[in-house]
Formats: sequence, C-alpha cells, structure tokens
Amino acid sequence: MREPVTSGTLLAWYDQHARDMPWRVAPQDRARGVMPDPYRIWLSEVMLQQTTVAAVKDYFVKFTNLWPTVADLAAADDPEVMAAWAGLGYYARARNLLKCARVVATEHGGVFPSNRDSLQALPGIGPYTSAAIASIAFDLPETVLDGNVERVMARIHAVETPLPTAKPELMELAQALTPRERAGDYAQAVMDLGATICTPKKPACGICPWRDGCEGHASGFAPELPRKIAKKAKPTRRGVAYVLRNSKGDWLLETRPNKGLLGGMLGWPGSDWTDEPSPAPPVQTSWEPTGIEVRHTFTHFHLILDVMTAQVDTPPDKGVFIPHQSFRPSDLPTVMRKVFDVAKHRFEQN
DNA sequence: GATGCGTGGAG
DNA sequence: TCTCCAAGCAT
Repeated sequence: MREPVTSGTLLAWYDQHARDMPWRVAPQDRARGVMPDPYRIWLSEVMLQQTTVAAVKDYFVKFTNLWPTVADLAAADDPEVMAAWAGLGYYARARNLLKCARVVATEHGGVFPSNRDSLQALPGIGPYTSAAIASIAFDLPETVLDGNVERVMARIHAVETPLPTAKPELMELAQALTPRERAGDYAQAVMDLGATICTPKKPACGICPWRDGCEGHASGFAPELPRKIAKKAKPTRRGVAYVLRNSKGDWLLETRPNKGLLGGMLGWPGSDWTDEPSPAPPVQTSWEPTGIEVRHTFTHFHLILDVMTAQVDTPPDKGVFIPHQSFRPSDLPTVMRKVFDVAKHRFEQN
C-alpha cells in the first residue's frame, strides 16, 4: 500500500523510530499525558542551534545537573556558565541563555511563557526556537522550520529555488503539513526524519516513510536538494598568543569582552588576528617562541597562531593569574585549549 | 538582506 | 587535507 505524504504517516513512523534523547519525552509517554519540562526543552533547543545532537548530549546533562531549574540557572555566576559552555561554540548563545533565564525568573515568575510571541521576545529565542518550544513543550500547533524541515520540504515538493530565497515558500509547505494534534511529536518527527533518513548526502530513500509521495525521489534528484547559493571562501588570519606563568605556576588569562568572537570567554592574551598582526605581549620580557603553530578554523576565517611562552612575576598589563589548582583547560574555548596544549608541552620540557 | 558568530564529524 | 554542514539568532 502506498503511504501518502501526511502528518499521520510520519507520526506512525515516529511512534516506532523516535530517537532517544535526554530532554525528550517518548511518544508513548506523551500519549499517556506526560508533558516535557519547558526549561529542558528550551535549554536543549538553544544548545541544538547549528549544533548536532551528538555534540549537545553531554553538555545538556552537565547543565541540568549543575542547574536543575531555570531559577538555579538565573542565580548562577556568569563565569561558571561560560566555562560550562566552553567547547560548544557560538558563545553568544550562552550569554543570551543567562539573560533569558534571568528575564524568566524576574519577569515571568520563573515560568516560561506558553505562547510563541512571548517566547520569541526572550533573548536568544528566534523564529525557530519559539516554534519548537511552543510545539514540543506546550503542544501548540506551531510550525518549526529548521535546516532539516527545509531539506525535507524541498525534496518532497521538488522545490528548485535555492536557499535562502526559498525560505518563505518552504515555510508555507511546512505549515500546510503541520497537524492540529500532536504538533510537538510531529515537529520532532520531521527533524528526526531529516537527521536520520532524509540526510544531506546519500539519503536513505529506500526506508523513508514519505518516499511514495516524494516528488524529489520520483524525479531522481532528491539528493541534490535543497539548492543553495554558493558561499565565499574563508580568508586566513594570523596572530600571536602569549602563555605566561609566574613562579608559583599560575596561568595568566583574560576574560574577553562580552561581544564579538569568543565574547565573554577566557583566553590567552594575544595580538589582534589580522593579515599582518601587531604584537601585543602582556608584559615586557624575553618571550620564547614554541615554534609550533596552532591552526583553527572559525565560521568565517582560518586562523594560524604562533604560541609564545614566558615565566615572570612582574605584574602584567592585562589579564589575571589563575591559580594552577583551580585552572581547568576545559573551561577554555577550543582554540584557546589548543594553545594551552602546545604551551603545556613547552613548560614540561623546561 | 547580509554578515558575524564555533566546533567536530563525515566523506 | 579540504569542504560541507548541524534542531539559528542578533544586528
């Protein structure tokens, strides 16, 4: 029997194939009336912005252990939250996470608002995340449009318009399929489908519950959809990172300004990152080049850092000494942790 | 509407 | 090694 492209077809598939995630209420439990915790749905959705489920899982468990409720998170100190987020990327999310938690705590009595407009007024919550929380946490019939849904819609309707131009068109198609009932399960079902079957490369059309009605599959070019505007090449920038210890073995670190790249995160003092970096050591001393370059790629440029080390006790121009007992490399963003790995070897050799 | 903003895994 | 890209948001 041929299965139509309807929400019912997909929900039946989801009942059998829903992935297990720490924040998710299984469809069988949801059918018995179990509702998700809006705090956990919000936290997971923010972490999942442009980030894979595999990368998020451990961070989600860590956060909910440290801060079980939105009130706990709202009361946390900024540096602790930034340190806990270190390594996950897109650090503006962590800054907005705290802002949002504090707004919910102070202006909403510690309870997440249960309608889409109020949700979207909160820091770090945009069109996708507001629809995700409204549908998943509150079972409201809102339509989520993320990368998965865009891809699935473009394929089943054979939309040839390239992204991002196609967004409004894809949103209309997605809205037409959204059911009044079980909207939360349905939203998660489409995203599961996109993540596990209707994948960007080599989609598993052979086991797809929507294959029979998929125009992209029928015409044979589903794997090429959605079309996208070509993106520009990344430039390469250079810089110098200075790793300084005093005679006690403490590490000189600075908290980066609360905006821009790695904003609010700990890092090593350094030069600017440009075509021709101008050196800016935190103290005048005889810096020792490690001779090892750290390479790292951000969203929009490649970076090559020279790592310099020194040991002095003179007060630095910038940064503060972190006692070596309380310094955790895992509190650093990844590029800074790479610098640490290089410097650590150098200090161990001396 | 275009740009800035991380990271790690897959192919 | 290199490209693509993953449950986007703010400005």
